[in-house]
Amino acid sequence: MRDVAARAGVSAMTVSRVLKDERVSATTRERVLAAVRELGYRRNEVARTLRLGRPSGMIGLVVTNLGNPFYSRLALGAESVAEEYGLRLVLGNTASQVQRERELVEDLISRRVDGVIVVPAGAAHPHLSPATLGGTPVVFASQPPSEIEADAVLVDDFGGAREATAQVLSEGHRSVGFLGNPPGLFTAAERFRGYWAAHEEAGLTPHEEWVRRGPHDISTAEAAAMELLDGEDAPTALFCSNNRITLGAYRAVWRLGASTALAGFDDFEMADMLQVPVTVVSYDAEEVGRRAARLLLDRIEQGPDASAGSARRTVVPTSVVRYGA
Amino acid sequence: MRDVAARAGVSAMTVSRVLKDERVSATTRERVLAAVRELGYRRNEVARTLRLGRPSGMIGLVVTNLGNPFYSRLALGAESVAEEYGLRLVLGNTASQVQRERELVEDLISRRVDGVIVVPAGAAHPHLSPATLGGTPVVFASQPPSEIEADAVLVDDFGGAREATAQVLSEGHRSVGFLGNPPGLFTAAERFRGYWAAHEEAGLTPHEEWVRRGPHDISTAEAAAMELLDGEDAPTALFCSNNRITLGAYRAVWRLGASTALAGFDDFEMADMLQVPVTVVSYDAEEVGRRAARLLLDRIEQGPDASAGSARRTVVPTSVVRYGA
DNA sequence: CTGTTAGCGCATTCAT
DNA sequence: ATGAATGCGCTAACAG
Repeated sequence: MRDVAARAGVSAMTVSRVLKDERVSATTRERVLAAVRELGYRRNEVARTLRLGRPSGMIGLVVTNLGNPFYSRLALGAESVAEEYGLRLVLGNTASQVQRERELVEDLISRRVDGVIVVPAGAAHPHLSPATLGGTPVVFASQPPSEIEADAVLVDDFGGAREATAQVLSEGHRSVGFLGNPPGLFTAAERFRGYWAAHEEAGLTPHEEWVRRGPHDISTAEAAAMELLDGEDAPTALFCSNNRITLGAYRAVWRLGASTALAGFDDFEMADMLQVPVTVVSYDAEEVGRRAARLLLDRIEQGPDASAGSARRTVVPTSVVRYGA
Repeated sequence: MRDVAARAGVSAMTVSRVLKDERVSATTRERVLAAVRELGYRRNEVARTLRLGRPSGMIGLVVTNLGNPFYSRLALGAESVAEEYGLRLVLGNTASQVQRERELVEDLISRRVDGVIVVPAGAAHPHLSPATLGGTPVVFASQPPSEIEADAVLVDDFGGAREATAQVLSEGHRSVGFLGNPPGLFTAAERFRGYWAAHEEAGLTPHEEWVRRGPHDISTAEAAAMELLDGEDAPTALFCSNNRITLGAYRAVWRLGASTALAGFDDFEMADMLQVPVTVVSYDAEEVGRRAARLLLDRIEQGPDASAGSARRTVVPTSVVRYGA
């Protein structure tokens, strides 16, 4: 900036003013801008941030697995909102390791991000308490905060699972199995609860032997489905707790040439072109990101007295789509 | 830091040293760390960056569409390498708008990122020339730089397309259509070139009427495929320039109940469970991100005299996989 | 081993 | 309308 000032024959202060669009005489402004151009000068945002004592104009996004389309769409949604406000997104991938999450958040705070959106990796997150964060607002996405007060954007896991299961039951199926993640995760537990509730509402009780709560990816789901569908007393339909599981289940159905109906959380491409009827719980992953970003921006604008309104929670709706014969 | 120093009864300098793990007497260190803990103090990385005169320890990643799994995987790969080096990733989505790309890069430079990885949105990018970037290294991913010298990580678009097409031809198909993006993009042009080369090497020439270079998403590809496959003289196979196109083509095949063989760039889930033989060009999108990050880190470590070695270019290999009957 | 001085690049405040 | 002094939080360089 000194160089620019020297070249334009003014003080650094004037350059600063020009760059901030403050009142400066037209001729001076021209000279300064010319010097800026000639020198290829760009204001140092780091110094500016320090001087202004403001946060850095970046928001942190910490997810468990960017490779999962759900989270990359969430990121896209958050980015689009951040972009509207001229904020940059700093990305962190935890690979579901709480330790990584702790370090990442720590680092983001040190970098003075304006706020953080987190898809928590574990059930406990003392490192995300307002105290530890020292005033930096945080919004939870997908999984709710436990033991601490913070805003959150969730998906209607329970309602979606219940509705999809009810749909399958309404088509006459009386033996609907469950394939899904271990219940440690909030979403997994909620989806199982929805599956169960739909049964209860229909006056039924799922058979425990049709429930598999171990699978967590395509291949383990496929194996579990093979086991479930191979026996004598196989269920005629399966509810799957997410799209990885549904895909695994379909692999088994396909290999066995079975006609098992499938229902599952998360929509996926080609769901309408399979050999068996498929019912999916669809929702807008980008919307989760957008809402999280909006909640966060709202807190940011409230300023340091952010604890003003107590924790808000919003639930992104789901819709059930029935594909196939 | 002053507060911590006061509380520990030392100078700020000593606190700084403790936090940097420099030689400090054990007892003093303990007192300082205690004060840090009690006050919940965290070093201000913004001030630190400014003082050290170093870049910010962040690398920028600018992509055209984060919603596309290819780019989110690329991001994941880049993040994993950055993470090893303790660098953060700042994300920008251009939605393929050159204007956005320009602004984003500008902003990232102002924030003093260590370097930038860009998937360019357009054919021209004067805003990415070393001059404009003022010493910040840049690496191109997916599309090569035009008119400027810079490192790049590409995919073997030509080779993959040629090999997949050759595979289809070797199975006896003599009328292989082409469905794909407009040739404005480097990748699209290269893939078409591969399709063409495979024909030439087999002593054949593709019929122009079987070539559709307009489609750019699933539905336009589906429409084009419907048109192509509906006529009398329909091709018996189609080469599709990416997975969106392949999916659209399969939709048409499925609706028509046709038995057209498909080949396409990009692997996709369920490709092995379709009703027609499918040949895909598979490659590791994460690897593109990893290599881009490594090239970038290499330049960063070289320091300001980064123009030392001239532009390097690396090509991620592809492999052809044949699914189905 | 620890403290003092000075300055990274910028903008607020007060002068002119 | 412009400039000079001052300090944001931190650390290199130099004392002691």
